[in-house]
Formats: sequence, C-alpha cells, structure tokens
Amino acid sequence: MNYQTPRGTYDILPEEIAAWHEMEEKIHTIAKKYHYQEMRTPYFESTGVFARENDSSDMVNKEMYSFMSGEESYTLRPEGTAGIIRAFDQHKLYGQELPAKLYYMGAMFRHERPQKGRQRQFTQFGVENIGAKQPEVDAECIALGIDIVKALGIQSVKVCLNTLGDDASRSAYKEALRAYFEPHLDCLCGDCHRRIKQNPLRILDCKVDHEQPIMADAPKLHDYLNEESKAYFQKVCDALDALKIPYEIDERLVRGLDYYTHTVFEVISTREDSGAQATIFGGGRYDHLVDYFGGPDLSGIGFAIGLERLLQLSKDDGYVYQESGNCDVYVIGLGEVGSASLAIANELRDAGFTVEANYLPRSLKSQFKSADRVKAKYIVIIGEDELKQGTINVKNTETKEQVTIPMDALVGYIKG
RNA sequence: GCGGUUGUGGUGAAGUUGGUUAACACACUGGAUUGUGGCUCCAGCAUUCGUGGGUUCGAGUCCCAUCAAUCGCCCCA
Repeated sequence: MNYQTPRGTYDILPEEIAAWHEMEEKIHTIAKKYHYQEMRTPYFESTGVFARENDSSDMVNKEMYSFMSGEESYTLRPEGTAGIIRAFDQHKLYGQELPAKLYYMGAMFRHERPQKGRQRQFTQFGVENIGAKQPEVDAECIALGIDIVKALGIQSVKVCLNTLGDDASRSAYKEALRAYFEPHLDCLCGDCHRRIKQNPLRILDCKVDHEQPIMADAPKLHDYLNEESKAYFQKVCDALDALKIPYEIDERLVRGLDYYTHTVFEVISTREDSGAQATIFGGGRYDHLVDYFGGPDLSGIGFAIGLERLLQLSKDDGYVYQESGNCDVYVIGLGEVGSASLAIANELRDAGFTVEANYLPRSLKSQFKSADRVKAKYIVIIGEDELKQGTINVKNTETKEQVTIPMDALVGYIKG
C-alpha cells in the first residue's frame, strides 16, 4: 500500500533537521536568558480545557480534533496556553514563587484548510508569565519574542499593539457596539450576525465588512476604556519605548481567542511574499484563565510563535542554517578490512569526531565520492597492506596532503 | 468550510488536433583507471504518466470521481 502524510501534515527529512535543531537551540537559549523554564503538557486534554463556556472563537468551534474515549471527550491541543494553565493549577504551582515563568515547544493541531504557512499539525513555541500583572512584564514578554525573531535574522517585522481594557471597560464597549450595529444588521455578513451576539469585538476584525461605511463611525474601543485600563496600557507603551522597540497601536486588533484582556499584540512580517503566514507571533494578557481552572485570581500573559513560519521567514530573510549530515572523518576500507575500519571509526568517535566508515564492497573511487558528499575534512584509508604493517593513510581534503602514519598515532594526528 | 490553479522517473521537466518504442538535463549506480575523489567518455536507470472509473479500434493527452499540492477567502501561529 502507498500511504502518504495526512493532509496538512509533513515529514521533516534529515536534510532539514539541522535547521530545526539550530532554531530550537536558539529559542531555548533565549527563553533561558529571560529565566523561563520549559514545561511539557500532554498533546491531548479533556475537551473542556479548550472549549470553555461562551467561547466564540473559530479555533474552538470548528477547528478542533476531538474524539471520544469511553465516556470522556478529548481534544488534540490546538494551542498551548490552556494546557499550561490547567497544569499550573493542577500542580498548585501558584504555591511557589510568582510570577511563574513557563515555556513550551511542541506540536499543535487544528483542522483548517492547509496553505503556505498553515498546517494541521504545526509547531509552536510559547511562553506564559503568570502572577505578575505589571506593564513591564507585558513589555518584557514582547521583547523576548522580538529577540527570537532577531536572532534568526528576521528583519522585516512590525509590532502591532492594542488593549482590550479590563472587564468593566470591555463590557461597556461591547454593549455600545451591539447598540450601534443592531440597526445595521443588513449591512453585515453572516459571520458578523453571530459575532454581534457572542463577541461583537470581532466584528471590527472582519475582513468582509471591512470596507462598509458603517465601520468608520463605529464606537472606538479606546473611548470606552476607564482610567485604570488607559493608564495600564500607557505604561506598557512606555516600557516598550524604554526598550526601544517600535510598535504601532492598532485599535482593530482583537485576536482570535476570547480569553484576552488588556494588552494584546501581534508581530507580523512585512515581507510582501509572506502571504498567509504574515503573523509570526501573537499573544496577550488573560485575567481569568487561572481562576477558570480552579486556581487563585491571578493574571497571566503569553504569546505563541509558529515555528514553521519562523523557520521559513528566517530563510527568506537570508539566514543560513548549518547543513545536515556532514562528517569530520570518512574511513575508506580496501579489501577485507571491515572490522579494522569499524575499530578505527569508533576510536575517532570516542575522541569526539563525527565519523562515517564505509563497509560496502565499493570501489575506491566511489568511496572517495561518498567522502566528498558528506564533506569530510579528513579521509582515512586502510587497506590490507597497511593492516599488516600497522600503518594508515590520512588525507586532508582541503590541502590534498596525504601522509602514512602508525595506526596508533591516528587520533593525535587528526586532533592536530 | 468556499473559490482558482496544478499533479509525467530521485529532481527539473518535453510530450504537437488522442495513434501505438514516454524526449532532454541533472542526480544516482557501474565501467574506462581491479589502491586515490570533485574533469572527461561509455553504459544502466519510468512495462508507465497521483489514484479509480468512463469514452474510444486506440488516452499521458478527452470526461467524471477521488486524493494531494499550491494560491486566495475565512481564521490563525
């Protein structure tokens, strides 16, 4: 039978894996610099962890991979935050020092129509800072993401920033939006008819009705922010200024998940060819997730980066990743010397080198070609004659210099 | 979930109004040189054109379905 990867999934082949390792390592390093610690949660959770009450997001309502196991419904995680907060509460991590600074890296699953920069199984790195509702934390969080983007050579980015305000501000604004749009229902698309009931904020984000004249005069969120919310947002902006991180305030930015409060942000690629993968990372503050899962009344903030997009955009911007599969030393064997080749290879491996040894009955010529392919720096040649004499030939592939030395001097010679 | 485009070997691809042996290039394998590579030359490498049906004397070429890729919408990372 011929099987292939399910729609929206993909294989990472050996030739690409070095780039992934390099990117992942850089991310781990930066997360550590900000003193975040990795946490790993299951790839599936009880469906209720993601499908919370009154959630109107597309992700929860039509993009989840859910399945029954016995009486319980489970769902492949479509995002990272919910699982982290569930675990934070389950293990009562709020009993330890706050804020908790956690990060995760791994696969997420959403049933969407795939296209460039959008898969059904994709990889996210994300951070969650829980228990410190301070504007500096919001700015630091964005700075961490920017560091990652910069470390991978991505230049053309833009930070979009907005605030949704606190509960009081937001519910006042939602009522104002409903009151404004109700008389104009016939001007809005079908999705927006649903949104006006569930989450009128999303109407502003609608691409279909974007051009409608009524949008221009819609109530402005920022007119409904109370002093406290305004002051908080101003301090976030000040903190970003202090970090010299440029940003644009986008009042229409509301994000796709319903749990956000106060600060929300999105970092997008400004490359024209980025298409559907324009958003590199996005996130925001959430005031009620920790208590939703049974913990205390703590606020958190976090973001998630799509690693497939990050990798692609970094390549597009000219970042060069290490090649996969190259060797330091290639051991060529001539005649019946297989076990001697193996012993030599392992001696070199013990000394820390990456070594390939040929055991195939191939011609000398083809073994040299093979050594070229793995870009070996040294080629070691052992034949039956050398075996008898206890010597070995070593060729430097850059200088083309070849020497014959005693076998026990090999490691020392290659170490230089 | 909706709409457009595409689908020939490991890769890039030719394939004429359907006509019967599926170009060419690169890569790969072997040889020329049975112990020294990256050049050259020679040879080999798709019983088959994403898959399944249909039309036809005859289909890679036409029709339908299906799967996949890709782009746009929606949404998001």
